[in-house]
Amino acid sequence: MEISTTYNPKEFEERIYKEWEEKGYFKANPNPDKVPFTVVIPPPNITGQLHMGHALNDSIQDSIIRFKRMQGYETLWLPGTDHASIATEVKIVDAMKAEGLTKESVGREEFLKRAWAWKEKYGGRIVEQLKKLGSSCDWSRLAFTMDENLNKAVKEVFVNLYEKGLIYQGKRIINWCPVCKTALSDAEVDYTEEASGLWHIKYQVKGEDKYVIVATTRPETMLGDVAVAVNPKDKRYQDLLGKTLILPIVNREIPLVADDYVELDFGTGAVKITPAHDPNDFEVGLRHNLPVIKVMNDDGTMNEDAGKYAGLDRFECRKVLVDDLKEMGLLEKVEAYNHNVGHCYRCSTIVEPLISKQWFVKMEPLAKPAIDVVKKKSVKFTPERFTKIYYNWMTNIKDWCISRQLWWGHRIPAYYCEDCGEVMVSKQDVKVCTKCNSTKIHQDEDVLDTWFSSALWPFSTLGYPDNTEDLKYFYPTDLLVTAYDIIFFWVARMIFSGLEHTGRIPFKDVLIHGLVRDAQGRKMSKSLGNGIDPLEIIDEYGADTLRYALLNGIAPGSDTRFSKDKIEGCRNYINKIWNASRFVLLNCEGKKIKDVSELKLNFTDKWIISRLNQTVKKVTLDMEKYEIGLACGELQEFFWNDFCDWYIELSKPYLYGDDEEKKTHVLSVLIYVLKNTLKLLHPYIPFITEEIYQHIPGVEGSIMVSEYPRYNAKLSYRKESEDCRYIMSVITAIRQIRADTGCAPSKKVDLYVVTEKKRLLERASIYVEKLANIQKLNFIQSKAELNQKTVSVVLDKTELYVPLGELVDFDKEIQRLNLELEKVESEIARANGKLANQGFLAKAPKSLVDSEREKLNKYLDMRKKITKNIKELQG
RNA sequence: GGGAGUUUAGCUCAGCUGGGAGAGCGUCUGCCUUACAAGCAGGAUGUCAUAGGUUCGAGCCCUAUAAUUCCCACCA
Repeated sequence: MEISTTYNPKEFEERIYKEWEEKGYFKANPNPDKVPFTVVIPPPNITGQLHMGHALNDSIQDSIIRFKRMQGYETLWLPGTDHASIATEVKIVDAMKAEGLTKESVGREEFLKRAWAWKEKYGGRIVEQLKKLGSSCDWSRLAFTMDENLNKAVKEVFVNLYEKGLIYQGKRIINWCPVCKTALSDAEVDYTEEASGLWHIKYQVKGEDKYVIVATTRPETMLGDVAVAVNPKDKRYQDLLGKTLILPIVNREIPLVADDYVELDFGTGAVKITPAHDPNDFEVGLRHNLPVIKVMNDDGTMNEDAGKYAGLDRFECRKVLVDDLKEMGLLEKVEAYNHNVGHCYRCSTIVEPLISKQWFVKMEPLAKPAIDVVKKKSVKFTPERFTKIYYNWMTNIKDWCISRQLWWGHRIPAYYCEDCGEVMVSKQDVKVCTKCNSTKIHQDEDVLDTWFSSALWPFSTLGYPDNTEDLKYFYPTDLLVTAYDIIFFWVARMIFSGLEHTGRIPFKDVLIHGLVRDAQGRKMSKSLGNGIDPLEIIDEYGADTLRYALLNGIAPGSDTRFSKDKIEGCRNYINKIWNASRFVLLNCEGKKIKDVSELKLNFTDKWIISRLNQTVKKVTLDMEKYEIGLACGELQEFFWNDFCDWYIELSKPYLYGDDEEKKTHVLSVLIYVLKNTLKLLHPYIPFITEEIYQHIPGVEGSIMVSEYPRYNAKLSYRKESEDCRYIMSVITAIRQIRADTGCAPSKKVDLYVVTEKKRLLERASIYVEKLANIQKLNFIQSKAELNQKTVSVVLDKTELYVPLGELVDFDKEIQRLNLELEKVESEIARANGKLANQGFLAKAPKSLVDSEREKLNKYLDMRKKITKNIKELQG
C-alpha cells in the first residue's frame, strides 16, 4: 500500500483500531511465563460523555499500558462503567419529569426497568468514545458495577462487615438533600462561602424580665430547639445557669445548660441547641439528656412539629418566622455574615443536616491499616505529597454513611421481620424470620452509596469473592491512575476495602494527575461553557493529536491547560513525523535495506545512534517514574531537532548522489532510527506510529506488540558524537555568518579553514558543503595566505574565513567581531573569577577546576585570533 | 483555623543528587533549499517573587515575608 502524501488521521485511525481488536492484542490472560501488569480503569459513569478529564486520564493509562505491553509484561487494562447511583437516578427522574411522571408514580420496579433501559442505551456510549481515543483495554472483560458478580461481591462485603460489627445502623445527624431526598456522605457535600445573616433572637428567662440572646444562621431550626447552651466559664450567664427559658413562638420551656463546646467569644456566647438539625447540637443533646425534635420533612418543608409553619418550605419559613419575631420584638438584630453552606454534589441544593436512621461503616479500625500500608510505601503515591492529604483525611475520618434513599443501586441486604422486628443481614434473600419464623419479611428499601461498590473495583472485577485464576494472577493490581479530586471518594476507600476483604493492598502505585483547564486556567465546566469536547478534537485533528496535546508537558499532580494553540502545535509535530517518515520511506523504494550491524558506521551514524540510545534510556526512566510529560518532550527533541533537522539533512548528500552503496548505507541507518523512534513514540500516539510502521520495509506484525527498544551501553560512541557535534558547530557558524552578513542562502560561497581538525573536516566536507551551501572547502595554514579581507568566525581550534568580496560591509563586520570578542571576554572574566577564588580551587572537585582551566585557555586562544582578525580588517 | 502547591522570557511551563539560565508558543530577519510554509535557517528577550542565611559556589538547601491557587475542617 502506498503511504498517503498528506497526514490524514481519518484514513487510518478507525481501521487500525479494528485490526488491533480483531487480532486480540488487548486481551490479557494469566500467563505464568510473564510478569503481569494490571491497571483497572476508573469506571466512568454510565450517564457520562467523554470529557477532557477522561481523555487525559485514559491517555495516561493507555500510554503506560502500551509501554509495559511492549516491554513484555502480561498487560491487563480492565475497563468498565459505574452505575453512579445518585447521578443516574437524577437524570432518569428528570427524563420522567418530561413525561409528567415521578418515581413514586411509576413505582420501584418500573423505575428500575427504566434505569436498566437507560443503561443499555447510554452505558455503551462512553465505551465507544474510549475506543476512539485508542484505549487498549481488554474489552472482553468490560465490567459494570451492578453486574451480577459485582453485586455478589457487594453482598459478601456488606455481610462480612456487618458480622464483624463494622457496619451498623444508627440514628445520627447526616447530610440530607431535600431534592434528591437521600442521605449523603460527608464527601458528597460541597461547601461554598455565601453571604448570609446572623440572626440574634431573644429568649426570655421564665418568670423574669430578662432575656438571653442567641445568634443563629438558620433561624427556622429554632422550632426544634430544646435548650440554650453557654460556656460554663462565661461570667455573663453565671446567675442564669440552670434557669428555664421560654422558646419564642413555640413557648416551649427549655433549660439553659453549660457546655464546653460553646465558644466564649463568638456571637453572644449563647447557642440554641437543636439536636435534630445540627451535628454539634446533637452531641450536646446527648450529654445533657435532651429530647430530639425534628421539625422538617424529607423534602425540606416544615413538619407538624413546626406548628403553624408546617408545610412551608424551609426558606419560606425562615422569612415568615423572622418577620413574626420582629413583630414580637424578639429579634434583636441581624448581622451580615458570610458562612459556608453545604450543597449536594449532584444537584447543588443546599443540604440540610438532620437526624435520620442510616447505615454506617465504622471507619477507625479500617483506617489504621490503610494508613500503615502507605507509611510503609506498600502503596506509593506519585507525587509523594499526596500522601499527606491522604493521612490527613484518614486520621480525621468519621464513620461513613452508606445508605441512600434511592432505588438505583445495590440494595442493602438487610431484612426486617414485621412481627418481631428482628434485623437480618444476609447474602441470600430472607423469607423466614430466623427468630420468630414469621414470613412477614421485607428487605431494606435503601441502596448503597455508589462508592461502596466502586471501593471494591480492583478485586470485584477480577472475580472476588471467588478466588479465581484472574484474581490470583492479576491482583494486587500495579497502578491506579486518577485525578486528585477523587482521592477521598475512591482511592482511600479502595485501599481500606482491599486490605479488609482481600488482606492485600489493591494496587502498588497511585499516579495522581491534575485537571484539564482552559487556556485561561479556569476549570472546564458546563456552566461556564468553556469546555472543549474531546470528540470534536478527534474529529478535526485525530486521536493522536488529542492524546499528545494532553500528555506532552504534563507533570504528575499538576493541572494542565488546554487550548487550540496547543492542539495546533501538536498537530504540527505529528505532521512532521508523518512527513519525515514519508521522506525516509519514499527513498527506500526499490532499495535494499541492511541491518545496521552489517554496516561500517561513520561518525554521523554513530552520533544519531548514540542519541537514540540515550533517548531510549531517558524515556524509559521517565516512564518508570510516570513522568510522561518529560518522556514526550525528550522524544520530541530527539525526533525533530536531532533526527529531522540534522540526521536527515546529513543523509541527503548521499541520497541525492549516485553511489548506490552509500544510499543503502544511509537508508539502513535512517530506517533503523525511524523504526526505533516510532516504537518509543507509540505509547503516546499509537495510530500514526502503527500506520507508518507497517510501511517500513521488512517489518512484520504490529508495532503495539513489538519489542520496546532497550538501552545498550555499548552504543555510546562518545568520540564520534563529539566529532559530529563539532561538524555541526562549523555548519551553524557558517550559516550564522551568512545570516549576519545578508549573504543569500542560495548563493554558493567558498570557505577557507585554518584548523587543528583537518582530517575530520576533510571527511566531513560533503556535509559542510551541502548543509552550509559551500562551493568548496579549502584548507590553509594561516589567514595570511588568503591575502584579502574576509568575514570570519573563530571556533575552538578552528578559524573559518569566507571571502565575500564586495558584498561585505567591513565596518559592520568589525562591529560583529567586536560583539564576538565581548562574549569571549566575558567568558574569560568568568573563568578567571572562578580560578582566582582560593576557596574554589581548594574545595571544588578537581575535574571542575580542570575544565575551568581548559575553558580559560580555549577562550584566551579565541580572543587572540578574533583580535587579530579585527586588526587586519582595520588595517 | 489547619494543610498543600505555585511564583523562572510577552504567554504556557521544564530545569534531575547545588557547579556556565532552557523549551514550546509568540516576536524579529532571511528563505516556496526536489519530506514538511502545519516548514527551513538565523536572531532578540530573564534582578529565576522579596529579604536574610548556609556554601568556594544557590533558580535549586534553610529561615522569614508577600502574592496566588487548591484541599480539609467549620464556631452557632
